[in-house]
Amino acid sequence: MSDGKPERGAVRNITDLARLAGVSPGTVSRALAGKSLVNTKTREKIESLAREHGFRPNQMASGLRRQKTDVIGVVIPLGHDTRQQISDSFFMTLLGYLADELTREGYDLMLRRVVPEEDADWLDRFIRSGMIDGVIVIGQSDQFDRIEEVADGYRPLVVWGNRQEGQHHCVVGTDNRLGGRIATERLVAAGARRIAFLGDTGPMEFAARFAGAQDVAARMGLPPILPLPTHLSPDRASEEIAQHLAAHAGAIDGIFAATDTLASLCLTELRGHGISVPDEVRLVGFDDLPIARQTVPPLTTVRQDIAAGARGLVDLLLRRLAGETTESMVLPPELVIRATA
Amino acid sequence: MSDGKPERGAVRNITDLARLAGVSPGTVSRALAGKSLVNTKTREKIESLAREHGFRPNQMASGLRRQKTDVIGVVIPLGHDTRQQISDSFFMTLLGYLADELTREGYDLMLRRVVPEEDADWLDRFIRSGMIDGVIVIGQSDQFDRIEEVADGYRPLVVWGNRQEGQHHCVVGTDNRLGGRIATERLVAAGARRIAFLGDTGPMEFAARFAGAQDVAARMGLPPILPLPTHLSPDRASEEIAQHLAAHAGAIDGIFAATDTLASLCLTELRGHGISVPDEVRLVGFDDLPIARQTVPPLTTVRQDIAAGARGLVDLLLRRLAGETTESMVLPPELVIRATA
DNA sequence: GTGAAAGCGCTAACAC
DNA sequence: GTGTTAGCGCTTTCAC
Repeated sequence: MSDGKPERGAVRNITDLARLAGVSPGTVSRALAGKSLVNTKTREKIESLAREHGFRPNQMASGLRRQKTDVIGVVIPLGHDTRQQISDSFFMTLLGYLADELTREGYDLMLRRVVPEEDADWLDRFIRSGMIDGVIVIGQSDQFDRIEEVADGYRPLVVWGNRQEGQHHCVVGTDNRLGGRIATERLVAAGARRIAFLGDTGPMEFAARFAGAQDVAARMGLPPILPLPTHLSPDRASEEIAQHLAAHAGAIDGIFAATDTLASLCLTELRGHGISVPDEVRLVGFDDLPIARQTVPPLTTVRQDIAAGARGLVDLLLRRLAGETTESMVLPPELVIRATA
Repeated sequence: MSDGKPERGAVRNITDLARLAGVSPGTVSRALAGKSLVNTKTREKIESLAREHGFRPNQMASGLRRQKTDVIGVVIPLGHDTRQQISDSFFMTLLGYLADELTREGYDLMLRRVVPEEDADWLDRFIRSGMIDGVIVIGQSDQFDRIEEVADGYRPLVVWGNRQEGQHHCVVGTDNRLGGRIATERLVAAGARRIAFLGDTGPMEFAARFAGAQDVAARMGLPPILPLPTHLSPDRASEEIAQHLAAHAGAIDGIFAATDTLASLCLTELRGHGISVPDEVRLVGFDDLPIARQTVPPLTTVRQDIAAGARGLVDLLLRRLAGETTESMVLPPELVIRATA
């Protein structure tokens, strides 16, 4: 090391640095943490030494001592449709915004994807791992009850999903039932009367959208909404949509798709079957993902404000972390009229 | 606590549990870690006690002691197009697969999105945080040199990106230059001669795709490839594409788009300008994202095997973690012919 | 303003 | 097979 380059890596901990600076470990800790009183010259010396050696305090040790990790866990339960649901566009977009928001607030993000069927204890395990200060669950999937169980005993938990009457856990999400109504009203306004709901009605969010559609059908005296269940993975969904279309050709003149992804696939299949949109069949999606603008014709859909959702999740979580009790946050859906209905 | 429910949370650490079980902390540690010799009855007793109290060893403490966290850092540098590039479909899909692979191998995933312009020290800071055993960088962005600097001194680092002659860091990625050739050859085969490259040529991967296109143009004696730079965010890109189209209408008969996302936007704009695809202009994308099948007409593109990429990244990282020296991994691109060229 | 010392919760080497 | 003990690297009283 005679070339004058700093010998990086030689400083393994705060004690090494303290020795170099000729002070005690405690002082180094104080200086690097940026708080408490430390003599300006001492601080500068320690900081320059740290920079020179590329030293940074070990966050695990710090976390252990402070009982705070500055890491937030984000978990995606893969309940209904096990594989690769994590690549679902909506959740991934939400995740992107969450990463932005958490970073801004000085937190790191620990991502975990779990299959509840294989690991019943997924939430508790994560919470008690000692690695995270709080948890954000993306999507209730079919795990509503398990989340409820845990929520009473663990404060810093916020969930993206659907709000249920009287639930205990703090949730952020769109008013799915209202969204379902809005979508269906639009279909009716565009001339549809025999309306189908495309998608699995199992997950809470989807069930609520379906219920909203049923509300409108009942109120307007339309025939009951026809459920056309599908999986979420594009491959299987396309096939299932084709089958539904073959089975119900001519019997429906409006489709409310549970997501834009499904709506887009549906549009492709409709074209394949020579069914014109919106003349013969009207179509409304849900989410307003970027793809909704690019379908042919562009997709009429119900917009969820993902950025606002992410902000809400992080904001509520931080407040709960600070000891506040928080209400759930319900975001208003917004109809975006394009060309399919 | 008279109702017989286990008093959860009362057991805060391994010592508490040891007291309850009438053994020493060391034995509890051994029993819960599942290794070393522990009497079967003792082990069962400890395990049932742990279950009853919902106790789980603190991973931070364990990590500190073992000098191993079982967490892999995944970092997405946002270099070229700062905001929201994290929601780029390709990266997010890769991230999903990475989460799957890492989970399978027993690792947790710590996600960090960084803006190198704001934080020159992003990689070093992450590595030295003490929170992760290794790092996967998703996308070299414009940070090739910084990654190179760090790579020599830090083994467990693997990068998704483009391979350069003689580079030091271990990279997994598609042969982008070859992909560019394949795409361009297809355009030519479909009748194009005046070819444009749509997208920023700054990022390494894109530069290589562009270079591949230039290879073919040179070899075949075509006019030079016309670069049509864009941003990656859909809003700005659409606008820029429209401007390019207006400026070069009639002067180009083939477009190689840097990504499927850009190709899809381009298709929309082409339609808007009344330019027929593939008759007047041929179009080839890159990635083979799900959207490529759903454009109208369906997109001819160059497929990257994202799942294989994720597997490669994790595999190489684990081997480097085990002390092996590994070569980079170059994946073959594959032409997927649909209807735009 | 700084040093000394205790300890966060865990694991592993060493006894027995 | 189990107990004891010494830290992992850091923060934070409590002295001075």
